[in-house]
Amino acid sequence: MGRFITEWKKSHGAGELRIENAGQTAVLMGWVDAVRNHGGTIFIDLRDRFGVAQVVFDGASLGEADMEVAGGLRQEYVVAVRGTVRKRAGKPNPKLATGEVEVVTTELELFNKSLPMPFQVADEVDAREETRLKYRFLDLRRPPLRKAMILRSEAARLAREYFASQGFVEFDTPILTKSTPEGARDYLVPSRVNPGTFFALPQSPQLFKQLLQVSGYERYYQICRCFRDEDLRSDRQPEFTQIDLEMSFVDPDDVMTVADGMIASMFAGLRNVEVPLPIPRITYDQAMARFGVDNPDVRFGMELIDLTDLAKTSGFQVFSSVAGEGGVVTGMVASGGAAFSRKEVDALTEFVKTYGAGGLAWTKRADGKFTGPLAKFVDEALEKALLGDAGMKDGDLALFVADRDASVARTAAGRLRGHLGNKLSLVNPDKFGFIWVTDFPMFERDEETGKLVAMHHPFTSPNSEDLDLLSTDPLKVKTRAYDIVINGQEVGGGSIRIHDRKVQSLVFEALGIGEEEAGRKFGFLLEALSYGAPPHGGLAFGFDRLVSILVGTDSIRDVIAFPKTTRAACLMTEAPSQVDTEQLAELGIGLIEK
RNA sequence: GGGGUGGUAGUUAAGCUGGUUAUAACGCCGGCCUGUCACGCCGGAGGCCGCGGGUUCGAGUCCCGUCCACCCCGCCA
Repeated sequence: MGRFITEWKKSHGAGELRIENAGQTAVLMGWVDAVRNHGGTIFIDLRDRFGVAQVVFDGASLGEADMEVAGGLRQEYVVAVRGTVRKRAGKPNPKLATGEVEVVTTELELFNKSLPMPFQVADEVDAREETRLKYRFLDLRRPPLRKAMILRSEAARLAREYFASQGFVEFDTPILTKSTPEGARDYLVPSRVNPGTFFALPQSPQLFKQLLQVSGYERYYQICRCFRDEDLRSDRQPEFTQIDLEMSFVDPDDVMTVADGMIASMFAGLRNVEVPLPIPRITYDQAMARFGVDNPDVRFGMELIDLTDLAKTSGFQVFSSVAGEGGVVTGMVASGGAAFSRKEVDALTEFVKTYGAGGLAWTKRADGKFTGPLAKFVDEALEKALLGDAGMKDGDLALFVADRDASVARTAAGRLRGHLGNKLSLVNPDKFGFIWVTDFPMFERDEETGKLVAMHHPFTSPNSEDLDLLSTDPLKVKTRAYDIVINGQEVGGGSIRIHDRKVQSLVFEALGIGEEEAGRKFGFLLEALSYGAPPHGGLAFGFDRLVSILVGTDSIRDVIAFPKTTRAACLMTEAPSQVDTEQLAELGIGLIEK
């Protein structure tokens, strides 16, 4: 006993044994995946990182004492076995990659026992996510998570190889940095040495990567952690990983081309999918008109139909009033949607209402006739639009949203399009839809304050032909910004930055940020721009989202080893937690009751 | 901040309109079994029905509050 590890090293991955290994002596180490005890003969499935293999214990090969130990094995005990690989004495198991062979044991060691498991280590989860997160270290034993983690590691490796091949320099930028009140809420870290002051964890290395361009490195990249203290979703974590890059002397096409190459390398290497390059590009305005959203799922059609002009003369009051007041009427023809029950259509109405739409106007086409609430308002022009341009046929359903606020109408219709794409199974799950969305507006109006705010960030370069609009009609200003969208998910975004101190001042002016305030918040960047800043721009990929698309899962929690809940807590470590009053006192921090 | 869904043995679920002792499967414990592979068979243990109030003769079930998880809106430059 005790010769395992010191003398007999692990010789094979359990999941890697094949018929070619028959006759070899093997030392396997791993976890007991299943026990099948037949009294005289005991089988276990031994699992390690590579998969499972059947191990046999019987009195003919194994001593009496070891047989006793074998009989006591339970799920998730950690064992080492030494024995001979052989063609199975019984029937092969076609369900297993190792199904033709088994290991007949001559030595056995029990390294460790396990308490009964909170849930089974199996492909299919039947445990609630709450339980899985509490025992994340056990959940990570499950093959789907193991595969996701290994794929994630491979994706990072491919990214590093790609950027190295393109002449990029990898940097580490600070985790303890300066709070920037623009944008998302910061996670704050108190400074003990400087009482009353705080670091912030970075929302992104944005300013640092721009400074590295001023420093002359020309091509920077980093795979880095970013932090945002905002409310969470299935595709948002308080800390997340970004593939961040920045380049000098480039225009948008240069950055998108480099990004295209990285995406192509990952999809080829990890999914064996050839991405046709270049990835198509559409402008923000086109995306909003055709899809209603700036992150369109281009795996299916069903593009939006704008009825605003027709609606002006419509007998339908809602349409004509909205169209007359500068609003938008838009919608789509859902092929086969006439089969929806009244209840289903009502649910669609509720769906668009969550996006602020007042309701849903709809009509079905059956037996050459229109039915439904909108039917009696289908005049000649609308009929032509539906049957002609939109190609509506018997069995189809046309749905429209009208709103005085164009973005509400478009967003509601766009989200409905995505919802119906899934409901009507228009999306082939094995297909990927790649698209760039470019020329985003520089500003949008904040609903609450009525002030202009930067849509991307205030360092985004306006299109050169729009510079004059900065002072005259800022909402019309478009930027040299671009987002990459895969399967309707924004997986990356970036822009060419402002490298001209004067242009930067114009932007701050439009945002209502005075020189004094700008200096206080971004002084070091503005100063840097004054010392020979090259034209530059870059991009950041949401690495977790990208990996979740490559893995084929809906939740980024499935590709993060130790994720947090939607209340930004870790159920395993029970972070965040209270701290001692001494610790707070040392930092000069007192708590107030809320 | 707002809306929705869920929380019942270790785990996943069932428990209809309130009514005897709260079911089942897997897991766990004991026994049998030399070819199974989610082994099988026999027997057994295991429950503050998330938590706190209320209504009622009686609450897992109805009402109010609260906590936790998930999904969505707002938010996330």
